[in-house]
Amino acid sequence: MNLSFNVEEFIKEFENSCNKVQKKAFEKNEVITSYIQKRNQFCILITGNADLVRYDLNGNRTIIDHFTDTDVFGEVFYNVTTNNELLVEARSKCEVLIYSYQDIHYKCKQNCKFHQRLSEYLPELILDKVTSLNMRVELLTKRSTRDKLLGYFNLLSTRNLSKTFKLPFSLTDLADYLSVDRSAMMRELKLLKEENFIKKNGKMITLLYK
Amino acid sequence: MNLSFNVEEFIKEFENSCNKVQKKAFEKNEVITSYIQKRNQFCILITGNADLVRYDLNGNRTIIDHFTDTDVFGEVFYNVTTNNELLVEARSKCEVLIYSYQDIHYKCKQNCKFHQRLSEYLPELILDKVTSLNMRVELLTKRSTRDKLLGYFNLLSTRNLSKTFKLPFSLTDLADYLSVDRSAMMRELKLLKEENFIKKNGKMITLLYK
DNA sequence: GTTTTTCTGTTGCAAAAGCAACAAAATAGT
DNA sequence: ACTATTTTGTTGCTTTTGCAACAGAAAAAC
Repeated sequence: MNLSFNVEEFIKEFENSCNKVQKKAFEKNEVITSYIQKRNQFCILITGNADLVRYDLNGNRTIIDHFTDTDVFGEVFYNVTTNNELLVEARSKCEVLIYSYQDIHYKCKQNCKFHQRLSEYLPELILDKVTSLNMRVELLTKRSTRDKLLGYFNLLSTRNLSKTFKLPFSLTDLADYLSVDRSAMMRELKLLKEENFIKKNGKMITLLYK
Repeated sequence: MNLSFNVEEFIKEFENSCNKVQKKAFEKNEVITSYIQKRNQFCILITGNADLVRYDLNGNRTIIDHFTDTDVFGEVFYNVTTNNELLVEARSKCEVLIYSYQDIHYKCKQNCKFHQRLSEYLPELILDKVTSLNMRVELLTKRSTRDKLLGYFNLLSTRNLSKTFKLPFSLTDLADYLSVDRSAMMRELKLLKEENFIKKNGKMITLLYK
């Protein structure tokens, strides 16, 4: 995340906002929202982390997207043409701001500051989403499991400004995120270690090349 | 595309706009822009179609994104962390509006209508992009070539409101877009025909199920 | 209208990825 | 502290995908 405004300040202003905006808390593993019933909902994750997951008919789970602080999500971003369930599931305790997308455009009667800021910052929040989606597509279009792994590791390394970094989710989830079979991914990780591309200790990874 | 405003009208207004905005024409196969040198460029495709392509070190080409009328693109949407070349290539003759992303936010001195409209419509244009990117991720996360093909066909079928539709690009390009090997894709298409999932005549496809 | 280039369709073979199953380790729950 | 559950690490086997190569069809260039 690389935003021009102070997100904490922005979210604090919610406290004095109009009633169009709702703040809800979710426990780990609770479903925050479903994308099947289109309700034009627009959400900002304040704390915690959550995944957008799809379960297909074969029981495969795919992590379509992974959300952390200040990420935006909701059906507005999604023209659901799939028959599969699309759920946003809390990975940890979460706090979420929820409103209807239409409400953002019209000035609320109270003319609250939060609402005002929201429409001001919205383009940037969405643009940030586009950037992360583009990176996701970059990763997913890599042809092999190895390239996906290395691509993802590079990303984390760049983000952390370090050759050593911690995976933000479990290896099981990582496989779902990269959309590959877990055991095949584990095999590839082993090879990467053996061929001295990486060093791995639990979720800590160190890149050994370049 | 499903926008609330008239795009043709919007683009026409460009004619009287300030000099911050440039209109450029490109021939087929010309490079419209490269994402390696970050110039904070923001573009709208007026006519023609173009692809965002990546060439990796093994010579594989991947169509990261496919643009048609009124699509927006540019480095603003892309935090380039990759070492591979990312190019936008014209598939046909193209006309493109180009400007710097910063310039959008500040009102121009002439206070031209085009500029005004642009900042008004920008969130919607970007939101539209998010939707299409999300669909792309949906497709790419499908586990098999078969599922990717059927997923893509469903999308086209839904868009055309018909079980019969024409593929918007060549089979070679389709393989690059779905990020699979062309011959493997052809094999899968043959199987889908043999198993009566689809009927295929050149680029015309008919879905035979459900 | 002929030539050149690109695209389609196909195949045998090699390589990679998926599946299933299990034990050991780690984590969470009580 | 003990138990239950989830995650990790591994492997043999099967299936899918990718690669290479080629011929015919279609499209583009001249």
